[in-house]
Amino acid sequence: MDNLDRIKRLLIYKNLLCQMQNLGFVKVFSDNIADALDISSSLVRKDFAFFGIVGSQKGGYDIVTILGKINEILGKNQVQKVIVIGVGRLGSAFLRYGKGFTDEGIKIVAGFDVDPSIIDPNADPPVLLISNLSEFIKTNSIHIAIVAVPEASARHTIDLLKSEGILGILNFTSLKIKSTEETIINHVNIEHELARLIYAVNNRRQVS
Amino acid sequence: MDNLDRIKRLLIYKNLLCQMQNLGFVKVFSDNIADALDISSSLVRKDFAFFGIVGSQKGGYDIVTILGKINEILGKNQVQKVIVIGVGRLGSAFLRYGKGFTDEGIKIVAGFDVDPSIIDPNADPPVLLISNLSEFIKTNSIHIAIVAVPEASARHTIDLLKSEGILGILNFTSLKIKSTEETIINHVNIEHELARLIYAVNNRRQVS
DNA sequence: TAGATTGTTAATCGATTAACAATC
DNA sequence: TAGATTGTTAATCGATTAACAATC
Repeated sequence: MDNLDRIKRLLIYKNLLCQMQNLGFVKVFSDNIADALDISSSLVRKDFAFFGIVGSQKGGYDIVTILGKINEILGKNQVQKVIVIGVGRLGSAFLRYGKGFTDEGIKIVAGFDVDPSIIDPNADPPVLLISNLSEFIKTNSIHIAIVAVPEASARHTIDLLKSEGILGILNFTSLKIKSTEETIINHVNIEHELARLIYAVNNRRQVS
Repeated sequence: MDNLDRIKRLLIYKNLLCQMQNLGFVKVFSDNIADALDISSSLVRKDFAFFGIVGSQKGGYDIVTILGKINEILGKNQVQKVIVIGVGRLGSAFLRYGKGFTDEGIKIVAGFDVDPSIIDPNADPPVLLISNLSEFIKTNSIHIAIVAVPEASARHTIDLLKSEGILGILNFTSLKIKSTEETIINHVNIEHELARLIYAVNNRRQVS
């Protein structure tokens, strides 16, 4: 089940093809994509074949068709509702991102926090007390949550989300918890990303 | 040069070992780490060997020694200075993160923006006008930058950083630009991460 | 037809794991 | 010594690429 790499590329294909579409292109060859993305054309064709995207030996692939298929695969035909737990600096950044996400079929529908002073049920999206979480999840059929709480609350928050039946968590704390049968947990660790970058810079070999 | 995967794991080892240290542990076997991290003990030993971390057949590995070596490898013995370009919601979140980073040897030293109304040279870290970027980089020997500007300014910003001699960029915009000989560019795309998670949730096969 | 591109099979490459001799 | 763990070599596994027959 490791088509997760394929999904990663699918999103990159999508970005590229949208740009081509904006430039007025209609068709594309696997070779063009390969060049632009620094991978082999075999891989592009294999990815497409895997997801049931077919082309023709004459005109390559039709961009509109590919994009439609990709959206279908990503479940973009129905809006995906996402909640944010922890409305600190990072969390509120995600909340306001809203606009940028919607055209991707992702919608941030609410934020939750323990601090009553930042609660604002009339905001868009609303910021609610964590005590309302359970009811909100049930009423709105929420499956996906972003966790941006302080380190100390991370474990408790994730346990809570699991017990509420959340299926997917994007975790921005540095607490590393494994996915379970019921809940997929993906991690984004900005500190690690920075550390890797710094290492790469420091160890780049000198080229004349 | 694909020890970048190794670095990723090195950071994970570090987290784990710090926690063990807090619990009072002194030594650790490759097998323990393997269990906790769901990888093979061979890989742990290979990673350690690669970075020159040696153990003994009697007592396994000494935690303090490993942690010291890891910090040395990551260049944590000298503080790494990082600047943030774009002090919007996301950028300001990084700026204030400061505290959490420093104990990792990473320090956010300044933010830059085009909007004069948010400039605050007396803040900590200071928020400066982008026109001061060039001088600041030279004066403070900055090599690493985080880019959190709006989509539309992304290309211009990255070009600017390159021309100023920045060696490593952590890019949070969705603009995909390849690393060059001079500048390493890593990408973090939150939208892609969410889309992947949603796909994984939607396509998880049913287990009884 | 000749040329070019897809879809797919076989080959390669790299990363991870298994296995085991060396050794404490 | 017997038992257990490291360091390392050989085997496996999976992902990417090369190659090519089919076909438009």
